[in-house]
Amino acid sequence: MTMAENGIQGSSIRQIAKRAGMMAGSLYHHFASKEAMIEEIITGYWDDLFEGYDTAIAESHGAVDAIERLTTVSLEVGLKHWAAVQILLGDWKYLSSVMPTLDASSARVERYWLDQIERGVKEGVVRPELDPRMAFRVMMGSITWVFRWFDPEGPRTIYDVVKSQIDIFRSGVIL
Amino acid sequence: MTMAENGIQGSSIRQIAKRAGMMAGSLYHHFASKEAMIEEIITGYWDDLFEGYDTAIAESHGAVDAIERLTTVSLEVGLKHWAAVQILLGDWKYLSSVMPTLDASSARVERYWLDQIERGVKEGVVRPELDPRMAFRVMMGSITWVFRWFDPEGPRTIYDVVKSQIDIFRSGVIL
DNA sequence: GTCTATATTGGGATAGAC
DNA sequence: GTCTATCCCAATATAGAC
Repeated sequence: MTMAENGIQGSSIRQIAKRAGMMAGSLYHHFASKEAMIEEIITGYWDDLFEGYDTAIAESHGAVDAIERLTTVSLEVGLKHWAAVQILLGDWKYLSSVMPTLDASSARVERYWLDQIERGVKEGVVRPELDPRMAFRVMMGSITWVFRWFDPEGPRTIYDVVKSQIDIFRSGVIL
Repeated sequence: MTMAENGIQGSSIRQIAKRAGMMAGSLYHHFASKEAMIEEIITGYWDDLFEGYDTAIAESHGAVDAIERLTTVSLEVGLKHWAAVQILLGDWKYLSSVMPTLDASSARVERYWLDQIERGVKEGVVRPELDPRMAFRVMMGSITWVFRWFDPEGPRTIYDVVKSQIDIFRSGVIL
């Protein structure tokens, strides 16, 4: 995907068509506009993510397990929809100006996480003195960051990454 | 800065000039090109950041204090160079294709952090079983993420944010 | 369903008057 | 040091042949 590598505004219809093995004009037989292409990519990602989150919560045993599963699903689905994530991270501001649904989607993500963090406080397995939103933001920040440094072709799998992250979320970095 | 809000490719010379209160042609009296404007913004940020990092390390008492200071400086300098950070986060891929120095700068950032993490292991204040790069990435991810959600006009200061983050880095989220 | 050709708009950048 | 005017090029999108 050239949009994942060069950004939305850095990818011309001609480039996109070339990658798809056709001329620019032909693309418009499949999509009404450049925006329509993006919308398909992005909504495919959200759909998979929320489905994965639902399953994660449903199958979880306790809040700690749920948080582990949310972490895993975030990375699994992000890996599967690599182009979507790259576009979302690079072009968030542009996208939110043309896709007003974006804010609702990110609020929905936050809701899943806050629910489990608060569940964890009730179960006595999450530190109750933490600001739940700050805890969410620290975890989500490090998850999102993965998509900047992780090499899908590299030797490490996302499950290695999940393991390290969860370990740090559990015990913190510093003694 | 329109480039901070709309991205580099989403900002035309005409828009930029309008914000600066002049016509497009006049901008070229001050800058040789659009790229030259960006370069000035970005290098100003790195210069301040590395100067802050040097002072942080020099004045630190122990590795934990050093890591706290690196966190603080990252947010302070990012707040001061808000536009630069927004551009770096949104247009990293584009920038690294036109500014080959970028990779060296981010490698240099990592070096500062790894040095303090390893120092912490030697001092017995950082968990020795952690992969230092993973620890760095978790912390850097959550720091970077701040620039996506933090509202500089809001009631919270970055020092509140630093406090929460350090607390989580110290003890982890989960009991 | 893909092509070529083209309409139209806006981009970065320059020249030269003031 | 800022303006207007303009060059040149690339962008999205459309029309119509095949």
